[in-house]
Amino acid sequence: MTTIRLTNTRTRRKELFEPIDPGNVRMYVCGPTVYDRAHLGNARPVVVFDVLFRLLRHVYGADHVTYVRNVTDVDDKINARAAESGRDIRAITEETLRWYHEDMDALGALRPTHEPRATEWIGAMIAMIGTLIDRGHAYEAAGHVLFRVRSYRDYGALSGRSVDDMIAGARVEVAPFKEDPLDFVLWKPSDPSLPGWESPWGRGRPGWHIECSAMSRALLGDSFDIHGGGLDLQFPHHENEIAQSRCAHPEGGFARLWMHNEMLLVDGRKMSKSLGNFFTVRDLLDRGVPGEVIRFVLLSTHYGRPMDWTDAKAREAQEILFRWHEIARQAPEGPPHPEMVDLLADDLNTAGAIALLHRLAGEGDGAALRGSAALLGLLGEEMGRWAEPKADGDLLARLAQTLTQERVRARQTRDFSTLDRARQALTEAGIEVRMTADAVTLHPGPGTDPARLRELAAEIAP
RNA sequence: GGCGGGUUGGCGGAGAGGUUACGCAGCGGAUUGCAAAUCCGUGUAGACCGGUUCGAUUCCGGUACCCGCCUCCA
Repeated sequence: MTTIRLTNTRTRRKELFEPIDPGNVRMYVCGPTVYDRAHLGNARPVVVFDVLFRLLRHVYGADHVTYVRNVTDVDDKINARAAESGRDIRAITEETLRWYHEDMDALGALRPTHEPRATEWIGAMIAMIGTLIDRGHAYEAAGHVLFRVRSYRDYGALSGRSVDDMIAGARVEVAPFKEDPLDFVLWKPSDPSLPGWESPWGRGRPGWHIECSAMSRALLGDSFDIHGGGLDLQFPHHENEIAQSRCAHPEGGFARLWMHNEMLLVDGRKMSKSLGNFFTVRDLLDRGVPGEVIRFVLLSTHYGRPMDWTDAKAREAQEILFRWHEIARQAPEGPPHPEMVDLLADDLNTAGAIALLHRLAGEGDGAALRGSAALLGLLGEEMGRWAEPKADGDLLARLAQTLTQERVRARQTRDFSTLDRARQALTEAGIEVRMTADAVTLHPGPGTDPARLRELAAEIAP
């Protein structure tokens, strides 16, 4: 059995991964709030944890891994979007979730086992909030229910902060009804214009953090193996989840291993609308950057390091993938190379894994290349459609033959002008012209222009 | 202010206390009518200052600079 080692954010150490139940390895990853298109930063955890999902399935068996990723479809950003657009909330969340699926599918991410929507688990949240009140960890004030942070001794353990430190540097707006500035909302009242559910505390809606505690418990139990998300969620979101879950169900351990991916930068800076470097996954796809290329770039840096997106990286990735597809296409998919599994099992060393793919490609081992790349979600048939030759094979064969003959003639007459003109034109149409000792062969590149090629064929080899 | 992370060759980017990462680009060569492609060869890089060690880019401490979180955020 492969030994998997993963960095646990809580201990900041690489730890041996031992599932609670190898027959059902359980992972929870924080998913999207569905109010707008996913930006590139949203894509990083999706792709990173997709690789982990693939690895776990490979090691423990596809039927022995449960992956839950929530959909936050009740949130004040959504309400704001509805208010400003006049659209129905449900219409917004449905549409945004559909977009999310389209975009993440394009990146080759497998769908999680479960994608619970917050609005379908309000009952579980109300029940958990009730338990927290009963146990003295939460209180009702001014129509709100708040979590009493001071009641949980280990609050801050995940992110390495103490409650007193946080108070000292707190920039939180302190609502007058809070017992303590750090207390956070579990439930808040909704006026008639806002979505709301009946509860023991009146008509209202849940705070942001409680959904993850309630849904992870419902689908994975009081104790499960891995909880993941972006590093920015470490505090306060994950800290609050831990506090809620541990206090409501102290008999459980909640998540054993915490994993956080580092942030994504664009051209060395945080992606933001004001810097003008903000874009969505869909923007890139529409610009013609294949999803597979985006995925490759995201995996070329270890998940624990900041990842800088640049167009230069995308171009380089596209050329590499194109070459790999040429090799992989001619081979059946083999099993992954053992080193590939070991590399990923070592805290998801995706950069090292890509280096191995370079080696396999260099050796011309198409079967191992395909099988190994599959663990990274690369070189799949669907994913690689963009790299399929766009040129008509018969047409190319005819052109190649004509050029071969022309070359024989040119060598005799020492007049290469016709041949060179044809080569020039083909190169401009995105065809690579290779002249070996006795033949001319043509290889369509990623930028092949099929229409232009047909014109040239009519001219050169009618 | 509090907490955390980073600094590797022209660029990107890994692992490992002592032996080539790898990719891209560059350079030299083979090949070619010329190119392209391919093949071969080629780079002692590790912010700075100390310490531990026979030996550190790799461990420890400090300095500088950069970044993130602490507020919605993946």
